[in-house]
Amino acid sequence: MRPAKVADEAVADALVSAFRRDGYAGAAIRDLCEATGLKSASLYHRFPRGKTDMALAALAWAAGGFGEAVVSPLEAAGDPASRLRRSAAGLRRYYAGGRLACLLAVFAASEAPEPVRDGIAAALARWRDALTAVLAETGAGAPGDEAEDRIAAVHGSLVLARGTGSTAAFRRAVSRMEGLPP
Amino acid sequence: MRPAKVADEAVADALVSAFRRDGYAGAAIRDLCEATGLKSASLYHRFPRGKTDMALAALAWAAGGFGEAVVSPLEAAGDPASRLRRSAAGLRRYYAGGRLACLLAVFAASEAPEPVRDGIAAALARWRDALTAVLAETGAGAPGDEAEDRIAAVHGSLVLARGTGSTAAFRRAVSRMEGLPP
DNA sequence: GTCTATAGGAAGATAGAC
DNA sequence: GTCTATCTTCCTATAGAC
Repeated sequence: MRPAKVADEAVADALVSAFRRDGYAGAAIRDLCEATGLKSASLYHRFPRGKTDMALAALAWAAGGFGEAVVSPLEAAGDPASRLRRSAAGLRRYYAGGRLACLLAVFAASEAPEPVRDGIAAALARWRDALTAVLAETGAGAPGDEAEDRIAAVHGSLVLARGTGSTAAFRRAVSRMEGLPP
Repeated sequence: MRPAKVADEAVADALVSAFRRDGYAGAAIRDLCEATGLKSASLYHRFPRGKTDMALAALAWAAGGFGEAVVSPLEAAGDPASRLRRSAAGLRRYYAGGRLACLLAVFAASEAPEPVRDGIAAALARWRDALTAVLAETGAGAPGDEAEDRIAAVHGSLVLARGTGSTAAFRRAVSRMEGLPP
């Protein structure tokens, strides 16, 4: 096998950046070529089913990084408070303090093909389930609802950040994310 | 002036639906023609600067409907509790109980041209300011933050609804929206 | 595995008749 | 104000050499 000019991880990173900035339909193959440093024929060699495959690869890579930064700390050993704290730190890091949009939300917002939409639901479910389990350990009532509400607060704050330019709401949402339920 | 085949309001409504479903880049002129019932030359007659103008018209129409349903009740006379209640009712109606995505969020998520993005910030600011004023009347501390957080909760719940298909989080976010601050 | 070159079609936008 | 017809550009995807 001939060595790849660009490592798979670097390609995936570049695809995530491009799709996050322009959306699925807004990102043209030409843009993905510029982002990855590969010509279109090379991209199609790696992703034979075309743009949908490129979006799926980006989604998988983004979900993997998110899982490592945010979900894994929730699933790790330790007391609930410190697991929430480590997960919140992962959130700040992953979204660069609110300056980065969520690829899931961008794809969910519109126009992504069916297989991509399926991946979104799975990634959200994994986060919600892990957070629900931690909140249940704290003895919170309706931990599933509380988990969904905290996740919604984070996503909503990212919408505001993109709409208004201010990341203050994101910082508050993450702070609330690491607190124990009342 | 020759009578229009399709009323301006009907055209605006159709544009909102199409853009909300497919996003800015995902909605082709062809799709907008099917949605409005007009041929492309007729659309360009009404919107001489092309697709960007069509998106701006959709945004203005959506913001107008949102202002009437959600923001005006906040700015009306009456005690804070009933203004919040009427605004929350407008939210449920406007987003069809969480089943409809927010055009602002769809455009904000990605790929909308600069003039459209400016309109988004203005619409969000109007909502936030009106909500802040009502919350300040209730004597809440940091009413501006509280307003932003409530708005973020609604938008986040709409992201979840689109990603997971469940509108439960939206219903909770709106219920919290109409409550007085603690 | 990556490239140049290009097919084939859909995209945004316009001309000019009615 | 709306239409048919069309222009040009851009897009996704592929063929085939290296």
